[in-house]
Amino acid sequence: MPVATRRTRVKKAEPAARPAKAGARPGGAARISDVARAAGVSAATVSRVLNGTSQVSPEKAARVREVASRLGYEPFGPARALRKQRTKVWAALIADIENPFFTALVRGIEDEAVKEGHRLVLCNTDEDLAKEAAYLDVALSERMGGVIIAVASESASSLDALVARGVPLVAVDRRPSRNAIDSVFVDNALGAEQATEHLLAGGAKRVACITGPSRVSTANERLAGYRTALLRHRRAFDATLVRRGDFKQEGGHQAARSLLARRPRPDAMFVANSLMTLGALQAVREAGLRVPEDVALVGFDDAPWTTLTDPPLSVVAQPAYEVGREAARLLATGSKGLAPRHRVLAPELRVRRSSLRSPGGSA
Amino acid sequence: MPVATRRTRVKKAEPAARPAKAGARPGGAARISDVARAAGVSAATVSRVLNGTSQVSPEKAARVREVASRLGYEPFGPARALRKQRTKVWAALIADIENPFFTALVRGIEDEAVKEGHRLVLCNTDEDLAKEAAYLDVALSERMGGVIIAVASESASSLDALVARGVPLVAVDRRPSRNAIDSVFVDNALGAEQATEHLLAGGAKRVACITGPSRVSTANERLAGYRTALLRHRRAFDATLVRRGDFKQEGGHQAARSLLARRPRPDAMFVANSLMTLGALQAVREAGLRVPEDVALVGFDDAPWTTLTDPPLSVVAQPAYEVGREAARLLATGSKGLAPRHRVLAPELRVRRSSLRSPGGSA
DNA sequence: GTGAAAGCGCTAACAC
DNA sequence: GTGTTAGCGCTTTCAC
Repeated sequence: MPVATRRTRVKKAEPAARPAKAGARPGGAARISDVARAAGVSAATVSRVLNGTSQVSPEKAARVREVASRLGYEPFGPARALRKQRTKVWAALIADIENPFFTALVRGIEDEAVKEGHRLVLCNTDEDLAKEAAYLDVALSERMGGVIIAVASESASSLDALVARGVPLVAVDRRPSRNAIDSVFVDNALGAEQATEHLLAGGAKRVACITGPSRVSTANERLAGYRTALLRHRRAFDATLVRRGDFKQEGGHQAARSLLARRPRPDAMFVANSLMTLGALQAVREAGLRVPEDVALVGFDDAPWTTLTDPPLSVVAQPAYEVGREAARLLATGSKGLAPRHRVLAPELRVRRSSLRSPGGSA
Repeated sequence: MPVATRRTRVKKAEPAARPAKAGARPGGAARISDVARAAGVSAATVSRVLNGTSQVSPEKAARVREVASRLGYEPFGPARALRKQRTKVWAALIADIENPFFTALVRGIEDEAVKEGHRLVLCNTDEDLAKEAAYLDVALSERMGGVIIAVASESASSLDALVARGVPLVAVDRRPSRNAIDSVFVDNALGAEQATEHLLAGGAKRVACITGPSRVSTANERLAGYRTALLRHRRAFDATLVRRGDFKQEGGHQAARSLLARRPRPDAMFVANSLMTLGALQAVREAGLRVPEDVALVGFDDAPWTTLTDPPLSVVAQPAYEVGREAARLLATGSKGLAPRHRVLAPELRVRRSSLRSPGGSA
């Protein structure tokens, strides 16, 4: 059988794993060769018809299409990817799927991706470096068509592997240490500055700040914006008024509790993310204090519930959807060896009751 | 030279797309053959070492590992998938990534998936049949190792293709028409019944119901539970007290507005999902009415913000995380031709201020 | 315009 | 234990 008839190798010698007969195999999936046989053409022609790669006579094309749909033929992704060395699937690696900012961002990516004929899969890195690395591995080993990532840490160097392998890459929201890739950010320092300014202008004496982990650029930039505002108002920066949370509700809760135990108590808080703002609000309530009378509050990100809390929350709104859309556009157009492109979008302060101590504010 | 010399086909005749020389190629990705060559062994041995498929001598194994990591070798997913006809990646197709119920569910899946050594990618079907079909296509053509799905519609038959191709499949939250697959649901009718009961017991005369689209089983089951409770209290079912939203905030908002325009006005509402509850609360506020005094409210799903709204929301809490975890377990253990397994988890009514008209409630 | 054939990178069957 | 080899399903020269 194999190696039969001397000196010449036999090609399809007993296809072990398959019935060898035409048509439906156990798994049920039709191959391109099945379609070809049934349509009386070659596999190459089927491929050409289905991909529109080159001209095929109308009759054959029609026949191929008919047979393909009758057989329920689906091109087998891995085989195609093996051949082309690239998938049409994009991946978005985001830090926290429970954070409304990221879900809005994802929607922006997705809407644009679909337009471009790509499919988007999401990977939740959970603010965890190991998970992030694992998903980058997936993106790499699957040769994803493109990757959009909000890095879990500035120092993560695993991006280099993707860059080296030529996987198109766009950073969003958070600044990776390697700055040489396309990216879309929001002006975090500006947003934080506006929020803090607003609290100071409202008469707050001791504005506290709850920001995120120091490995995340947005956390640091928001803290920097807070400091800038203090500086402008000639207030000394006081480290005991600053806490770092984990960008999740419980982290905000603990940070706020700890701040409320400080004496003298802060009379205002700038909280650098929406989930933590929820936790902070909860802590203020539990302490038996009122917002904004005892503690004025400004959060970050305009989540769906910010107008419905008690009181409605003042926030720095980020254009999350637009960030995603813009990132997807960068990915779609590809930075063909050009200099990396950077986009910076502006945040917007939305004042609601949580920061208004008295009608008009007072010093 | 492989078997060359005429009458025989030449094997590696000028590898078109590659430098042909050893080592680093432009893309940078090392292949198994590169590792093999550099380690002075065969590709098969490298594969055996890296996959632990069979015994290899310690020295060679060590050398292979060393070389592999030095070359930054990453097995090429598509090639492996082509060979094995299956990926290690799981996919979760969920209806709405902005819905906290689904994000909690996803987290449950993920934690379990990671334990099993799988990676999870998310696909947001957005309650859209076409998107769902597209993602099922991806799952199919990529031969995902497993798929967990909350169907966008009961009638979607695209699942059959996956089943036919032997892609392991588990349905969560929503009942697909094909009932012959493993699944994990919550007892929606029970939850809705409890919620409605509670409102009736609190003295509500006209309990309205805002549920979801009729193509989604959970929407129908929650409506059924509402009816059951009415029946038990010998109240007539009144279709003018029922609205169908889209399971999103704006849908809830519109439905509630429409209900509040009805005369006599409903004095209580059961809202069948958390996002719509937010919208309903907003509508009541905008109408200048108070919750619970004018309109008592019970929602579905216990989102992070339910205790912080004004007033805090009574809800039917679903064990979302557990649903996900259980689904992942079913996927991991695989239903080897056995009868499909079904799990039903219990919801839990959590009473907060939004449904308490007076201390203790009154008829 | 069309088919034959080679080969993408990997693993498994087989020989030694 | 280890290498040789065939082939997964697809696309793409190449020759006609």
